[in-house]
Amino acid sequence: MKFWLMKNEPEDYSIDDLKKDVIEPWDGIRNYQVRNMIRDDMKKGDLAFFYHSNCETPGIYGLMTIHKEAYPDHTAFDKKAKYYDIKSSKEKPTWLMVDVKYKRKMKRVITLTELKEHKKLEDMRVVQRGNRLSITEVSKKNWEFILSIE
DNA sequence: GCCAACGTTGGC
DNA sequence: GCCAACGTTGGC
Repeated sequence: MKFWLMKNEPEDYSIDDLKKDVIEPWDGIRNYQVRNMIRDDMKKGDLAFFYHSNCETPGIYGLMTIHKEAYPDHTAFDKKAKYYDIKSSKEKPTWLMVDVKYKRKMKRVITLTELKEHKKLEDMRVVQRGNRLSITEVSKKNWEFILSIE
């Protein structure tokens, strides 16, 4: 089983929205590295942190599970959608998404500032300079450490 | 295939 | 809102 950190802007979709919806397609991935990762490495039952980005307090807000493995992201076919991509077709979809399922909110928010303060977490992608991938893998060691300081 | 220009991400 | 870092595009 693998562990992940998945970023989203809370103004767009937050952990509270997921709590209400319970299961939600994680659409809008338009980066090849991330697509390959969800296609090849992400499995049903994997666990993920829900990370709020581009907001007042960036950090880890909740836990979720991967509920459905990668399948075509239909928002890429929709001309009116924000993430429409003319190069993606139903016959040969360029972009994929997974479904995530709400598990729980964190007992307290683990802020990016705090993640950066822990020497043990310096190999986490999300604390590294210039990291812009919206989904990154988290090692078991780091996953467990973060839950232990929650 | 190089690389400048441009677009996007996301912390601050 | 600024801007550094990175990805993508497209001319050559």
